[in-house]
Amino acid sequence: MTKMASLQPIRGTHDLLPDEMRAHRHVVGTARRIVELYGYEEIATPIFEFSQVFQRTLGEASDIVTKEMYSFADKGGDLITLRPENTAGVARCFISEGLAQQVPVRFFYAGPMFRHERPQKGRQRQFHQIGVELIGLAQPEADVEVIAAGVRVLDALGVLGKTVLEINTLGDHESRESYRQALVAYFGEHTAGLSEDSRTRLSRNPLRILDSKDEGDRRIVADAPLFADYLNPASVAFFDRVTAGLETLGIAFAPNPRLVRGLDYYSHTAFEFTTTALGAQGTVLAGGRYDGLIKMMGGSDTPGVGWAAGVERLAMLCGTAPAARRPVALVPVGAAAEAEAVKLAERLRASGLRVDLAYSGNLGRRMKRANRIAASASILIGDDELSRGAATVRNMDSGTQEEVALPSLEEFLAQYR
RNA sequence: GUGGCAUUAGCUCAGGUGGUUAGAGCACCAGAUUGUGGAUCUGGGGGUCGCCGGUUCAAGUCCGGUAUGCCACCCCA
Repeated sequence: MTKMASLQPIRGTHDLLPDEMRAHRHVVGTARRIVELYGYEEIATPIFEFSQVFQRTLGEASDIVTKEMYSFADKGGDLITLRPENTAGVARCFISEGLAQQVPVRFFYAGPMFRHERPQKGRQRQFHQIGVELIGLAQPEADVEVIAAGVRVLDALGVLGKTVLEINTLGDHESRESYRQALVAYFGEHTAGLSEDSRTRLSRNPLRILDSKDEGDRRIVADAPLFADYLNPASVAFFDRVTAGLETLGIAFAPNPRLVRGLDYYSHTAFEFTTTALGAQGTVLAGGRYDGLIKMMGGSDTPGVGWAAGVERLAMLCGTAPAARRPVALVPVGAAAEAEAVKLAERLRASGLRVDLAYSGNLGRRMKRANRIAASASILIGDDELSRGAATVRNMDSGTQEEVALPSLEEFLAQYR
């Protein structure tokens, strides 16, 4: 590897410098604060798991498993995968930690995910997600709660108005299987007219064909069997209760019969908050119900519902990051004052102030620095002030300044905290 | 993984048909202003023109490859 090549970040990864990091913290912190009101507790699961955790749960034929996983053998020969999403990890955690005793559990998480995809705006190989999982409730009210929490998070971030909530039902396992068979039969008779992509989908995930953008596919899809005709009464009743619950809460939604999910573990409710403001990567928060997942992984038969949201996408939608907290600048003049300033800086920090102390430069340079870092006030200490046991405090917005006795500095500076 | 477009200073970008020491704005540094920042003016530092190779007397400019970004597809947060 050449020196230059090694200095590039790995494709699809990004450094988060302070401005962007603050934007991320705003998104994550806002979500954490909101979902806590619903009783969600934050947890963290490892960013890698045995590959089986993802292979078995996401579906052997899913795109994530077939081409997007970062997998490797570790030194012990175990097959390891960097998590491409976190629901499987949380489900594994639920089983490993014996949490079936405590249902229902409400979890919130935030952290990096990894998918080996071709990068684009809003799509990176290492990206960050926040998400919630509500495990152990089979009632449709749980779906409504989870969606409502998503709405509140988007609203608190000021982006709800830029999104549309699309919702659909995938039915229970029985409904889904009979519909799947009907689709395979129908599309099987029209393979000649299907796009190459859709012919592949026919064996892997025929529901995907419904969502195809190919014009020829769309003509065939227009006459395809409707999912509504294959939903059993229980599935219909479940979905009705979800939509009724949303209406009760005044949550606007757009039914989208063609909304499907790429991951095998979903059933019943599927939903996505989409936006047209981010180009092709329009999904900012999405999720659904995954009643079969935990049993499939070897746990007890435990239902679950949740969502995940992309931190980068939400941050982009939010626009500018919140400003950093403004510091006060300590500006000593002369050796005696510099020595005093080091001690004073510690004192002021102990009182909760953010304090910047430059270690070199004359008064003019230090004032320029204070200005550059957007200090709210500068505290000037020279021989004059020192002899009087005081400091000159300059308000950097108004330019006014006054002398303050050193012992009462904390009290005076409280307005800048 | 497929196709298209891009890559020149820290950032945003100029650089007809190849032709002497590659430019601008912003940012940065210094001075005007040696106890007072922001504005203005003056000056300054900073570029292996993504990388490798080819064509040519001569390549930032043309060709090939490669890396990365962006756009679309695929799929998803």
